Amino acid sequence: MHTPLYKSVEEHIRQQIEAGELRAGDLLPSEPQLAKQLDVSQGTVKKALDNLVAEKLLYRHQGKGTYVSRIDFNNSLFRFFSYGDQRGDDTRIHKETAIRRISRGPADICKRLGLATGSRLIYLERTGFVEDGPVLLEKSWWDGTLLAGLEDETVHIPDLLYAVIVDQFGVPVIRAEETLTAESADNDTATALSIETGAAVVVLHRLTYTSNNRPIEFRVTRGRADRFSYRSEIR
Amino acid sequence: MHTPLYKSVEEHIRQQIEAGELRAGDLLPSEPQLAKQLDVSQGTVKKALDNLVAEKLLYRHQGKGTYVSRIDFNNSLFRFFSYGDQRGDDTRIHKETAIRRISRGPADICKRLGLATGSRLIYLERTGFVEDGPVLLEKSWWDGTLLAGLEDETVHIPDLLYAVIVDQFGVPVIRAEETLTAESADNDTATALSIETGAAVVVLHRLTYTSNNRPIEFRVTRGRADRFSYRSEIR
DNA sequence: TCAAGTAACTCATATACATGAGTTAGCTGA
DNA sequence: TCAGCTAACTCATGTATATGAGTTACTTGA
Repeated sequence: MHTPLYKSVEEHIRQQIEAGELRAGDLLPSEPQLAKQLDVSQGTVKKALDNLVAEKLLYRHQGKGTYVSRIDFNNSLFRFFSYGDQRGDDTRIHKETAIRRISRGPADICKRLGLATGSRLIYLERTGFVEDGPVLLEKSWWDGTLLAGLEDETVHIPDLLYAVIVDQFGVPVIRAEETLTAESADNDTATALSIETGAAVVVLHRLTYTSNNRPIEFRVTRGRADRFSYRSEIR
Repeated sequence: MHTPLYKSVEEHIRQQIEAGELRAGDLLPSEPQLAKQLDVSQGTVKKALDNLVAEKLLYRHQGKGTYVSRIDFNNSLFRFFSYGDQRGDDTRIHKETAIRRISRGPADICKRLGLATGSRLIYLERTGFVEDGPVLLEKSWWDGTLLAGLEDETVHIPDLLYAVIVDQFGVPVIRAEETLTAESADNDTATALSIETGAAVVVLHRLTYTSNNRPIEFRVTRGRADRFSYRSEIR
């Protein structure tokens, strides 16, 4: 048994999701059904599903079934943006869209998105607020071909933009890569976040992918360092 | 079956580790032996061990057995400290100890360590270098009662300090909590890291625990932001 | 002496089965 | 009508058993 059976089962399901045959929220066949389809035992199916659930690609409800996860941006490195206390409680960040327009993409952005320089992009700039003031400045560039119409002023943009992408544009959001750094605020950033020019800001780069490993968004978020803390445990 | 059997098995092993009956590197009894001891089936033992392995509390070698993990500081939020390229390759950071002395602890430090203000602490200050210059400034305060002698100049301090704590002082290092933020460099920090005063630095707070949930170290590490990047994937 | 083989041990994979617990749809009867 | 039961389905837990693959120590024989 060179590669274990359960790995093949994992791969089979992973591919169905990657290819879009299974979409976020979909119900998978039951364990016995899958076992029959793939001609393996239920135990093997269970082990494969266990692994995918551990990966958060799937989730289960006893008595109901196994579902494909929606991508969970609560896992963002920014999930521990906090204000006042240092706890990672669900701080509600309200976002307002400041700029929304078509942009002939700058070379570096297009390159990250795997597009030719000068491709049609949609540029969004949004500011994030907690009760007492601005804490986030978010600049994002979207693939204009895939999301034609997103620049339309009548399309409502909610706090969680990805819901629109998936539900209204039918573009599945599969995964994202993030990189976190810090830098000193330039003038524009400082003004937007009402801090001193040169004050420390936390910078998050995010590249978001749809099916087939295709990037759809590059985003740079800058946040007030004095409102940010990321917690983790080592064992 | 109110609480599942395998949970009890997990808890049993977890407690043995917490209590120090099982120590880092120790070999656990084999699955059949554990099954017999605890009067459950081997499958149940396996499931419990699977979970603890997934938690990285244990690790396994097929053909050899199951062992208790050493705490892995490669999981530190600082694991992606990089220089030159942006990849998280194993950048070797060499550390030099600049200051080492007994300190009557400041109130805030003692509080974090759960000690009375003014308790006897050991203070260490170390600088981290990669080939071409300083990138890290690390200040740490240790419980002076538990680690008496650590201030002794003849005790060699290697790059990974925790090895000394465990091997020479016999104090097990169980886990650590980390918090990441950013701030502007003050004069001392800037000098130590050869950057401009006011430049952005990444700040890591770490609280390290031994058995029985007792803190033994509080550490503040400041790093050059232009050398730092933390990567993560969302799915 | 020492290379090769083997026995006995580890965990890993895979199956089959029984039972329990959570969910849902539909029936049944006052 | 509709409250309550039941049947049929989900996944969860637990056991038993067989076989494979990696490791180690010991025996065996040239």
